[in-house]
Amino acid sequence: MQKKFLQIVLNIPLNQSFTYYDCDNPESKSRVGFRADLKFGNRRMTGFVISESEKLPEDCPVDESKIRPILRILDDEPLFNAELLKTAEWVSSYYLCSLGEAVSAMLPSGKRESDAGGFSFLEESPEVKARNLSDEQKKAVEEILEIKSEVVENPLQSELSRSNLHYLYGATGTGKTEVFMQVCERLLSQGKGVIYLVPEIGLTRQVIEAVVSRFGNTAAVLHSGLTPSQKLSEWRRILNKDARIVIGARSAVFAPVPDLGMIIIDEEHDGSYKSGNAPRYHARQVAMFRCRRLKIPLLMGSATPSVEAWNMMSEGGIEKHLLTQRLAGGAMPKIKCVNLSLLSSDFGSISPVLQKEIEETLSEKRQVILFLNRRGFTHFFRCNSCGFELKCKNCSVSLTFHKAEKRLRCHYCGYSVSPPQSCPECGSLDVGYSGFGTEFIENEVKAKFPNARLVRVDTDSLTHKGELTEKLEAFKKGEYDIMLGTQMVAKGLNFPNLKLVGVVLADTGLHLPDFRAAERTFSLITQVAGRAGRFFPDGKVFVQTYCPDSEPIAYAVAGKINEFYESEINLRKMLNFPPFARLIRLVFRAPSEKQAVSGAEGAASILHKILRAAQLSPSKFQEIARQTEILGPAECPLSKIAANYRQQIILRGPSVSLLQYMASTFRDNFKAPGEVYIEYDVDPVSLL
DNA sequence: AGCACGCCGACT
DNA sequence: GTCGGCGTGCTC
Repeated sequence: MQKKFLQIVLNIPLNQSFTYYDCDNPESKSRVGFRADLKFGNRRMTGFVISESEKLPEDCPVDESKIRPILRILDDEPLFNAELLKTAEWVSSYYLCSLGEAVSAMLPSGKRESDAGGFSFLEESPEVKARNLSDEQKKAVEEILEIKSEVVENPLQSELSRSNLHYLYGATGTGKTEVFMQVCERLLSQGKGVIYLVPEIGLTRQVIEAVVSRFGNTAAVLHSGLTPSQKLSEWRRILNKDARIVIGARSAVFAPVPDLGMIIIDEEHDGSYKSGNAPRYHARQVAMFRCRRLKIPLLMGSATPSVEAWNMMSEGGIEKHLLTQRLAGGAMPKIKCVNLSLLSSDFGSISPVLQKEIEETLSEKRQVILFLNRRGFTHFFRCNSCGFELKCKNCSVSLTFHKAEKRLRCHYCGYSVSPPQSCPECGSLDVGYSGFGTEFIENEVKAKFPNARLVRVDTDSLTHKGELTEKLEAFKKGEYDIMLGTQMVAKGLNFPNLKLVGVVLADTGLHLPDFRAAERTFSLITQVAGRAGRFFPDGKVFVQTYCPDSEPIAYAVAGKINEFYESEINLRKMLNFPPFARLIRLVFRAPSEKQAVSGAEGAASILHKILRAAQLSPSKFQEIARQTEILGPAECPLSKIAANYRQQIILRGPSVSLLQYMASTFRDNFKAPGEVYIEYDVDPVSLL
């Protein structure tokens, strides 16, 4: 029986591997790609085997006597292959995390397979409908696939000229999904597999059912509702080539699809493709890496591309495929802007003109969606004498009043207090609430339209799993007249009887101290607007705002898409923000403000030393180092979250690799004092 | 990241 | 005399 040494990485922030041995391997199978149960120090952990050898490796830093055995191998078959390991190595170096953290983020965590989550209940063969594509849809399919074969057959040419990046750009209702589906079918018939990414919120029952009814058991769905064991069994189906089309949210970009032919990213602009915790990867960036290595195309699509993608399209780095025809006929719905600053405030939050429109729509037995973007837009406590606002004692955000429980609650940490009768600051009794959340509007809507059947859809009103789907389904069937909700009603849902969409306040988020605020506002209004009248040419959209002249709102309302991007790109260029500069954000959080500040200041001085050295050294970095800056330290816009004070430093420069070099040498040479925790965010999507 | 070890203040 | 604070250091 041969004893084997295994190099194992772990889900800890230490970028090194650990050596263990295995002497329980009768057939002497390779263990690379397997997970192992083991003792690390005195805790039990799962390790990932990245290589193995007969003898103790020369460079092993410890004596053989200290090498411990693994407790057992967890898998019957390897869970990751060389390609996935390469991807993990890339994630670890690009996003500044350990290899173990990267591998751990990629793999399902389930120990035993369980097939309950799969689609074994759907045994019918996939429905095969004749689907007629419009000419431009056909053209898009052909162009995307044609270039694909060029890449495979003529790698030289692909290196020299053709990009492997494609963008399907077209307004809502122009049939992007059908193009994606056809592309999938064609690749499937060539024996290739496909990864199809959708935003988490878009992974609704309808989308899943559409894919499953089309591809049957050749589809694997990875969504947040699956248990770890169910994810593991979907992962196995993918590895075994039982499933060839993988549809899922962000982490599905790592799916180990053999003979992968393409990655598709639907709603490319969506912020949920960026991970919010370490490793803070962006699925689009990971997809680009995988596609480049495998020499396969990456296909993205949206009605409102990210500014980065738009810029690459206009510079030719991404091939654009345009869809212009609304398939159900008719033009984009008319968008009407309601300038709230010209109206008195005694009408509440629904202006008379919108109210009249709702009444009309209801009398026609048609449906209404009222959309509310909640952030910074809630029902908060305010003193009318001194302007004092009640904020969370743990987080720096205003508390939101929840009528049902009669308490003020923090949106970030859940802290709650009962509302004071007088101002805690000046004692004035003239206190009240301003702003309005969904709950508040719900009452207003009930009062104004007592006979309408109203359904509210937001995270607070959803109590059990599947309730969102139930409510949307009920609305679709016509069991409700008005749907009132946040983000989740804004995306990818088709309601045949919908006529009117009201954006209650478009300004929300517009004034956030984040350079993407305009982009998000524009995208949101445009996306919401695209929903109305998708099937009916008489759809209407009302956008209420205090800032009708601000660029994102004015351009979105006027449907001036090109103009918006042009102006936004100019602005980014002037302010030196992405895509014209790259960013890494370092957040220092600590339970005391002093610690956070001193941690960030200490870090800044070391970072300045590193940058100075790069600027002086005669390396290829010298020139770009001179264009690189260290912004801050400064308080984060959300200066306190969950009882932690937050300071940030932003590294900005033309080359992300210099920024990564700075951040990683900093990390190697700086021990954060005491309770200071440092977050590293490469290509941050939000700076709040 | 955890978790131990380890060396100095206020409590039975 | 002990309980316990969190600084430092290690984990194959």
